[in-house]
Formats: sequence, structure tokens, C-alpha cells
Amino acid sequence: MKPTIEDVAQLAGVSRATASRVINNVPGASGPSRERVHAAVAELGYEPNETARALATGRQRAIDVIVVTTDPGTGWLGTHPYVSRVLAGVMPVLQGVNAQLRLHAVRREAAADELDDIASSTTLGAIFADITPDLAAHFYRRCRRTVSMVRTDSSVPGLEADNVGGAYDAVDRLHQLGHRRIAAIHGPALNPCAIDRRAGYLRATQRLGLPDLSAHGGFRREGGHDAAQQLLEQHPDIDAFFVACDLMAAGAVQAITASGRRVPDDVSIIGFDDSIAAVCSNPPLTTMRLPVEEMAATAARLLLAGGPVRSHRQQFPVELVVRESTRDVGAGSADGSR
Amino acid sequence: MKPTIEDVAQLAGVSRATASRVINNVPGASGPSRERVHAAVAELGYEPNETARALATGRQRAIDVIVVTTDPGTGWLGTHPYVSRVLAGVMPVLQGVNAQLRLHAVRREAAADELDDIASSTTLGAIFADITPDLAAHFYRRCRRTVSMVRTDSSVPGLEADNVGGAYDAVDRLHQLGHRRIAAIHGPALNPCAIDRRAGYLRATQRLGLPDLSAHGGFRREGGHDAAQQLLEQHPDIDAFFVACDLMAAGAVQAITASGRRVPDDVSIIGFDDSIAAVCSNPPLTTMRLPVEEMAATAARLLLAGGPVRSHRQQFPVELVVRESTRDVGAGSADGSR
DNA sequence: TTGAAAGCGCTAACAG
DNA sequence: CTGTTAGCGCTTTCAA
Repeated sequence: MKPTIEDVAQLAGVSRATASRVINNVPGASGPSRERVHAAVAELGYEPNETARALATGRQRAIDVIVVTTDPGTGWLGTHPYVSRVLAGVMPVLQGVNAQLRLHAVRREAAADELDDIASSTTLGAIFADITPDLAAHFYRRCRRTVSMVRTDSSVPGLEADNVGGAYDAVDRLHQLGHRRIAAIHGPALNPCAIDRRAGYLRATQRLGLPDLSAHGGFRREGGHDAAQQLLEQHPDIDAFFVACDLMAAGAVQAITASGRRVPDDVSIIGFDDSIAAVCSNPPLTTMRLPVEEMAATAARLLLAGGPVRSHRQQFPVELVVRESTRDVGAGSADGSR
Repeated sequence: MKPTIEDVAQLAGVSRATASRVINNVPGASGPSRERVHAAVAELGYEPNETARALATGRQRAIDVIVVTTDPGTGWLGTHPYVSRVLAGVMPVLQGVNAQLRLHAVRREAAADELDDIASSTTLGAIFADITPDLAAHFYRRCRRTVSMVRTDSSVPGLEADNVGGAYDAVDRLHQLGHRRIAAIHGPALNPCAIDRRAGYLRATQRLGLPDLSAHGGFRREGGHDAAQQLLEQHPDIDAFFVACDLMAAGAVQAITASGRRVPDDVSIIGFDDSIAAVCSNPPLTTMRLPVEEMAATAARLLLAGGPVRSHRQQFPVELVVRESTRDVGAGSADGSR
């Protein structure tokens, strides 16, 4: 049916070996041969069989994107914009380089086994979209072509966003705008990103002499809603929120509005991520942009380059994106007021 | 390194063929042999090499999820919740059945070629998350293990949501709530889903004797925002919106709010999809639920079952989810008012 | 520079 | 029921 390399070789009047050499563009075949093979390839419309190639080389041209789902099922995947963004970041760099993207949603309970399976199916490498440090280290021990997009054990190559700095900046900005009762809604207690953003908030409040008004959400809209509601009841004088993810922030806005307060007139709010949720909220959220697509694209390029990722570490900046959920209440300059 | 089937066979004292039979659970090996092989597998921790298996059988245990990106780049992917939902639907049915999920974002410009590549890498089958009828038919001609999640040429097996009915019901509901100036924001003119939802709106307005107040968005938040703004300027007396997707609806809510109107007090709005965008909006959106996860899971199961999908067609209902963006302005019963 | 030949690990006829 | 024997399509030593 489909032409094989044998067909190409025959048509070109060379051996399979030579055909293979020119097709893979490796030295050891030359001038006339190359031309003839190329001609044959074109004439036959030959496409190498990737499976056979993978069997022979022991390596599949695919990148594994791994997300460990802590929730039961994979509900997380369908609702949180984060995963889409890493896919959107990886996808374009795979265009035209003949590589595929495999997605793995690994259940927390069976994570070790499932990760072993993935590690043993040698590919171009794996990108951890979300994972715990222990699992990342576990995987890395079996497969060195790995890049994590969240903070992990220092042994694992990683691209990290400046979560601490971003959170600090958010609070600092809120402070500059004149807010003094700045509450925070943090993410899951064990999530590395959540931990870092919380650390940033804490550092900022301490340095600025602000009270610590914290609650936990869980990186879900409902969590943000409930936490905001509760904080507002306990501390009715809150005048601003720092929320560790836009999804939660969207929920928080709803709770704030429902409490009879207006955003940003009565309370300002800064989210984190700059995901689609930020822009779907009403008003659109001022937020700290996590460059997920850029990070994912970088990770993919790293793996594509081949070779074990020599303990690569890179930090990505987290920057403020001003929209309409913040307002200057002090004497200073205007900022995204409506 | 890793044990092969040969190792298993040797340890079990049988031939490779027999080992293969019991491992693949096919008849033609029996009693004692089976036990010995199973024991050997367990002792060695043997895992079949999927690549070798794929080469031998000519079929990879993977499901291809294909989305044709009409936009330049793959920006769509990162912002629209739809793709996440189909992934979230497919993923769980692949758990424990030793199958992988490959994601393909095919650029419209090079679609035919890229689709040919995918079709020729024989897998368990392909799911069209989003595609145009012509491309679907093109692909189907080369690979019959295919299911589309959007309306296509009638030759291609498909799972379709009742977009027409859903849109009709949305308008009808708005009408029941007492609204008489019901505007619509439609999706891309060439998108099958958008076309159907538009048809449903048109049918409803005609049957109910309502004016046609339509604008087009593009299934993006910005599109919804701009269209709503424009409609409101042209027809200041609009009292309700039917918006063909939640993302656009979120944008519309922002525009409505910005125009000084309140949702739902001054204008009601019903979205479409029931995606994360509906619930991130403020107020949360009443919407027509598209059962994307269920559809995707069904598609995956169909492909997993093997064999060419014999012109399977199935329609999924689209149902109203009441939240807080609609309000009864007539004498009737209450509905999601705040 | 080239070709012959030996696999990669597994499945599937076919013959016993 | 079982083992032998060919491949699947490609890469890659190893000689020539």
C-alpha cells in the first residue's frame, strides 16, 4: 500500500541503507545518490513509518504532557484554563518538526505506576504541567528527558514562574493604590505554586506592616467564592483582595458583588494567571500574568533539542496586567479605574 | 534492560508464540501454560513494548483528538474552554485500557496534508473536536475509524448536539420570561454549530413573531463584547440576549454593564455551552448546556470498541441551566432572579 | 561512499 | 494446544 523505504531505494537504484541515510540527512551518502533518493521520495510520496522508526531507534517522536490530577476523575482538566494554555504553548513548536503531543492525566492514587509506564515508553521527553515534587523526582529517576513547569525537587530540570515575586508585587501594588486591609485567598495548601504565592503575600504584608487576612480556596471558582464570602463576614472592612488564581478571583468577585459591595469602587481585586477567567469576569480582572504559553513552548523546545536536559533551570517573570478590578483610593495617580 | 516477551517465554518454559497468546488473552493456550506465563510476567514485571506491538499489528493504541484551528497560530486552543472539555471527556475512558491520547492542532492552511499524515498513522481512531465538513469527509475517506463531534457531511459518523433545538429553547424561554426584544449574537458564519444555533434563533423568533436582532461574534469574548455594544446602540430597547457561546456571553455581559444596564434587572442573557466561562461571569450565566464531556466520552468508547464506526449517528440533548443572568419580567413564575 | 545483514520486540500464519 | 517461521519498516553496525 504505502511505499516503504525499500520502494524508495529500489526506485533510486540504491540500497535501503543509503536511502535511510539521505532521508535522515546523516553523512555517508553523497551527491548523485542523495538526488536520486530525494527524487524517488518525491515521486512515491514516501512518508517514513514512525512506528518502525521508533522501534528501530528506541525512541518515539512524541512529547508527553503530564498532569497529575489530584481531584477524583479528571474534572479539573475540563474546567481549569491552565492545561489548555500549556497545550497551546507546546502545540505550535511541534508544527513541522514531525512530533506528536500525548496528553496524560495521571490519577494521584495510581500515579507512581502510571508514571513508570510513561517513563518506559521512551519519547522525546515529558513536560510536567502539574505534579508534586516527590512524583517528579520519582519520574526523573527513570527518565531524564524531563522538564517541570512547577517547582519541584531541585534535581529535576524546571522552568519556574516567579510566583513569590508576583504575589509580592500584587500586594505591593494594592498597597500603592491606597489599600490597607488586603485579604488573600490562597490555593491548595500542598500545591507548590500556591505555597509560593502565599509566601509572597506574607512577605509583602509583613514588610508593609499590613495584617494577614488569609483564607484558602483550592484553585477553583467555588473556593474563591466561599473564601471571599467568609473573609468579608469576618473582616467587613477589607478593601482589597489578592487572589492566587483567576478562577478563584472570578468567584470572589461574585461573592463581593453579592455582599452588596462594588468592584472596584468598594474593593479592589488582583488575580493571578491572566487566564481566560480573568477576562470573562465582570469587571475584567487586573491580574498577575503567568507566562504559561511561553514556558510550555520553552519546555517543548528544550526536549525537542534532544539529549538529557542538563539540569536546566529558568525563571519566568510574572507581570501585572491592569484591567478594571483595581482602583486607586489614595491621592496617587489613576489606575484602571472605570 | 527491560524484559522482553522472549524472557517471559523462557522463564515460563514456553515459546514466544504461546507467551504472546496468553498475554493478549487470545484462545489457543491453556491451563498450565497460562499460569506459568502469568507467573513469569509477574516475576519479571514484564510490560509489552507498545511500539513493537504497533509495528506488528499495524495499529497504535492511541486516539487522535483533532482540532482544526481556523485562527492563525493556535491561540484558540489556549483560550476557548471547549477543547479542554473534550479532553476531559476522553481521558477517563482511556484510563486502564492502555491507550493514549494524542492531540493534533491542525492549521487550516495545511489541513489536508496534516490530516493525511494523521490518517496514515493508523490508530484506534480519530475524534474531530472541531472541523469543517469538507475536511472531515476528506479524512474519513482515508480512515474510517472516525467520529465527529460537530455536524459534518452525512457520510461521516457523528455525535451531534441539538444545537438548533437548544437555541430555539433558549429564545422560547426568554419569551416565556416576558422578553420581547430578544437580540442574538451568533458565532462564525461558517461554523456548523454556529449555523445551527442561528437557525434555532431564527426559527424561534419567526414562530413567536419576534424581530430578528442579530449580530455576529466569532466565539470569542471580544466578539461578544463588541456585538452586544453595537446591538445596544442600534436597538436601545433590547431586553434580552441569546448568545451562541458562553465566552461571547461573558463579553456581552461586560458590554451591557458598561452601557449602564444591569444584568438581569434590565436585560436577561442566555449563553450556550455551560463552560467555565458561564460560571466565571458576573452574574453567573444562565446557559444552554452542551454535554461536551459526555459526547467526547461516547466518541472515545466507540473508537475503543474497534472496527470501523458503522455510520453511527447520535444526537445529544441541549438543556437549560438556570443561573443568575435571567429574570422574569412578566406576570409568570420566578426564574433565577436575584 | 556503499550495501549486506542483523536486529528492534512483537504478532500471526502455518505446520505439527 | 504448541512451537517454528516469517515478517512489520526502519536503523545501524560492519565489511567491502
